[in-house]
This record gives sequence, C-alpha cells and structure tokens, in this order.
Amino acid sequence: MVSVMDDDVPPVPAGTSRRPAVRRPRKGTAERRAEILRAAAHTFGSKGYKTGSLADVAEQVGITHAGVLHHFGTKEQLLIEVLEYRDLEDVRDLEGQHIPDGMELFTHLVRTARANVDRRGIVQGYTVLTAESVTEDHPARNWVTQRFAVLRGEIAHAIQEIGDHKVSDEQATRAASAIIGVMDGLQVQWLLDGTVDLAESTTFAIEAILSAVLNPAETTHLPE
Amino acid sequence: MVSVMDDDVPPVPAGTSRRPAVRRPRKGTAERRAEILRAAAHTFGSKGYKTGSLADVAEQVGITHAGVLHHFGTKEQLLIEVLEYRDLEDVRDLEGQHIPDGMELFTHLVRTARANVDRRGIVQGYTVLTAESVTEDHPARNWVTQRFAVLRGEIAHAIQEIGDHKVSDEQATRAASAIIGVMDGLQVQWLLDGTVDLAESTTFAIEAILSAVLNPAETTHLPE
DNA sequence: AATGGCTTACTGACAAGTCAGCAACATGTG
DNA sequence: CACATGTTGCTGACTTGTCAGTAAGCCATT
Repeated sequence: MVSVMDDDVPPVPAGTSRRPAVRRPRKGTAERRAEILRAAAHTFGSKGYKTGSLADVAEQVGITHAGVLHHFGTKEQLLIEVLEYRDLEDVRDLEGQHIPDGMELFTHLVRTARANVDRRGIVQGYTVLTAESVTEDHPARNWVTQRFAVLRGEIAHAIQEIGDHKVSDEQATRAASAIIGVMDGLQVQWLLDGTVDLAESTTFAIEAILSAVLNPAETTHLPE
Repeated sequence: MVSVMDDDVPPVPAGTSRRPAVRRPRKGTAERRAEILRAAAHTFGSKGYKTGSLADVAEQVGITHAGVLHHFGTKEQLLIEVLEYRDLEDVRDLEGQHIPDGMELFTHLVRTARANVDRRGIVQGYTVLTAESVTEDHPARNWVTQRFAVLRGEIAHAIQEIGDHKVSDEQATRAASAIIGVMDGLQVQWLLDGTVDLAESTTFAIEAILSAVLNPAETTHLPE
C-alpha cells in the first residue's frame, strides 16, 4: 500500500522542502502558449468557437492538434484562456493610464471605435464570440454576460457623473445599454458591408444618446 | 443525338403508351415542408446553422434526416429556404397595411421592439443567424447583408422625409445604421441578461438618434 | 534520469449526403 | 370504375469525413 504518488501524504514535515513532483515548465513554454492563444483567438474569431478546430489552431503554430491539447487539456479550456488572455491585453493597454471616467470615458470609446477600423480581425473575433455565446450552453456565455454587465456599470457611472447625479439610475443604465448596443450593432454592419462608416456612425450615436440623457427636455418623443 | 432525356433510347416498343411522367407533389406536402422549415428555423435559431444538425430538425417533425434531405437536397438549401420563408412571413404580416414611412416607420420600429419581448425565440434566431453570418464563407451572409442594406435605405428615406429633406444623405444613412445597430445590439444584451429593458432602451435610443439628426444644433459634441 | 514537449496512432462520436428499396398514393388508360 | 404505372415520401443502412480526446512513446532540455 505504498504511496500512490511519490511524496507521502502524511504529517507535513515542517521543513517542506519538496523538490520534485512540481511542474517545471521549460523556458520558452510561456511564449509558446501565448502563440497558441493568439492563433486560437484568430481561429475562433474568424470561424467561431464551435466550427473552429484544434487542428486549425495547431497548424498556425506548426504542431499537431494533440500538441495543443497537451498545453490546454480541452478545447473549452483553450477558449477560456483565450478570453482571459484578451482581458489581460486590455488591461495592459490601459496600464499607467487611469481607467477613464466621466466625459473621458466617452472620448475613449469614440477613439476605440476609430481605432477599430484598422483592427478588423480583433473586431470580428469579439463580434463572433459575443453573438455565438447566446446559443445554448455556450462556454463563453458567462464571460460575455459578465463583460456586458461591467461595461454597463462603468458607462452608467460616467453618465451619472457628467449629469451631476441628476440622471436616474434607470435612465443612466438604459443609455449605457444603448451605447454598448449601438457600438456592437454597428460593428456587425461594418463587418458585413464596408460602406458603413463605423467611426462616424458610432460617434454620432454616442453623442446623440449622451445629449438625450443629459437634456431630456430637448428630445422629441414618439407618440404612445 | 438530340433527345438526351425522354425514354425510348431504343426503338419504341409499340404497345407502350407511357403518359404520366410529370412531377406531381402530393397533397399535404407543402404543409409538411413548412413544418420542416419552422423546425429548422427553431434549430438554427437556438444552436446556430453550423452546429444545428439535420437530425435535430428531422426529429421535431418525426422523420429521419434523410427525409429532410429528400425535401431540400442539402442543408444549405434548407437554410436558404428558411430565410425566404421568414421573408414571406414578414411580408404577410404587413399585408394590407401600407409599408410604413415617415414618422410612422419609427413608431412601427418601437412597437416591434415592444412586441419582441414576447418573441424570444424569433429574436434569438435572428440574432444568432445575423452574427454567425459574419464568419468566413457563411451561406447566409448575402441574405443578411442585403437585408441590412434595404433596411438602412428605408430608414434613411424616412428620416429625409421627416427632416423635410434638409438632412444630408450621409447623416441620414449614419442615423439609419445607428438605429439598426442599437436595436440589434440591445437584443443581444437582452438575450444574455434579462435585466436589460429591451423596449425602453430601444425607444429611448431611437428618440435620441432622431432628435440628434433633426436638431444637430442641440447636440453636445465630444472634443476632437 | 527525469520530465516537459511534443508526435503518431488510435478511438468513439457525430455529421452530411447517397442509395436501394418500400408503401402509399395519384393519374391516365381501358 | 378499376387498375396498372410509376412517382412521391420516406426509411435504414452505408459511406465518407471531421472532430475532440486518449495513450504511448521518442527526444531534448534541464
């Protein structure tokens, strides 16, 4: 009945200088994993998660699909790490800069829309995964839902701040949802049809929604 | 070497009075096909086109997947007919009523958003297929692109009409894109998170965009 | 020498599409 | 009206292909 694993379970010796039995990744492994994550982001972004295959991802980094599984275990885990990696990248992009708030947040959003025109791949990846996540039992669903909730909160907060806290929570949240919605919706149209002017339409819509939430009196209402 | 078709390659045997060689669909077949189309719309709408299987569709109408292929030939053809069927339904819904124009179009859009709250399945089907179509070589891509183009045209036209034709084409089209975008984008958020108020947010956003395009002077602009 | 990073080889599941064949039916002919 | 003819609607079995995941072993790094 000798130990199944090597180092025995029993009384933890004070010293705890456990040498082996731990993972010691080789140098260069981290970068390789990152390579795979970037390849996977590209594949899932262009073909979708369900349709994109591990073989497709593997080919881009010159290994076999089994090699990919060696690093990530399952396809779903790979997706999850792709999403986490993307979050990390986003944070890194904002490094140093404080998280924008108030009016700055909206100029930041508009700048992002402008920059996105030259990042078609990234936009498509985001769009495809977001939309795919509404299908049944999709592994990215929680991530996407959470992301929307956080974004709505941040934007609603910025609106309250600009509006000197005279805007109701409901209105601020509605406006926030609308701003996110219009950004996403315009991206879809732009991806499908190059004649859609992503930057201008987005800017216009954000300004329109901001004006309406800050000056409801000036807004013409529809009947009913 | 004329007739490739038609029987009688050889000397026609005298007695044979072959008459019936015409296609005649059985009664009830049309309804059966419609049943399959509805089932397919449901499957493609909840799981997506690529992930939804013919077996899944077939099961809903109590036949095998080969039976479905008997009617539609290929899965892609089935999808195409689903989209056409949906168009037909939309037209039928507007039957009698003239196609709304001017301000009426917008009250119609708002009414639709309100009604959609009770048609989750339909909304999800539309959302999933639209988004999936941006992936590589998707068979629904043309249909979706075309649909957006037509919608943009109609909405832009209505804006021009309301604005007494003082709104530039570019502005009208931008506003039209934004309205479509916000409707679609809000649907995604609403599907993922029930706390999003689809009807109210949509109404608010459409009013905001309309106000901005009709009264640009009142709109506060962002720097840059 | 040991273990991390792979490969090759394989499995089981599931997918779309083909095909032969069968029962139910419609129709022109007698 | 009757019925032979041949099509329609469909099944079940099969082919072909793709995929995620597993197992075992080889090699180079540590």
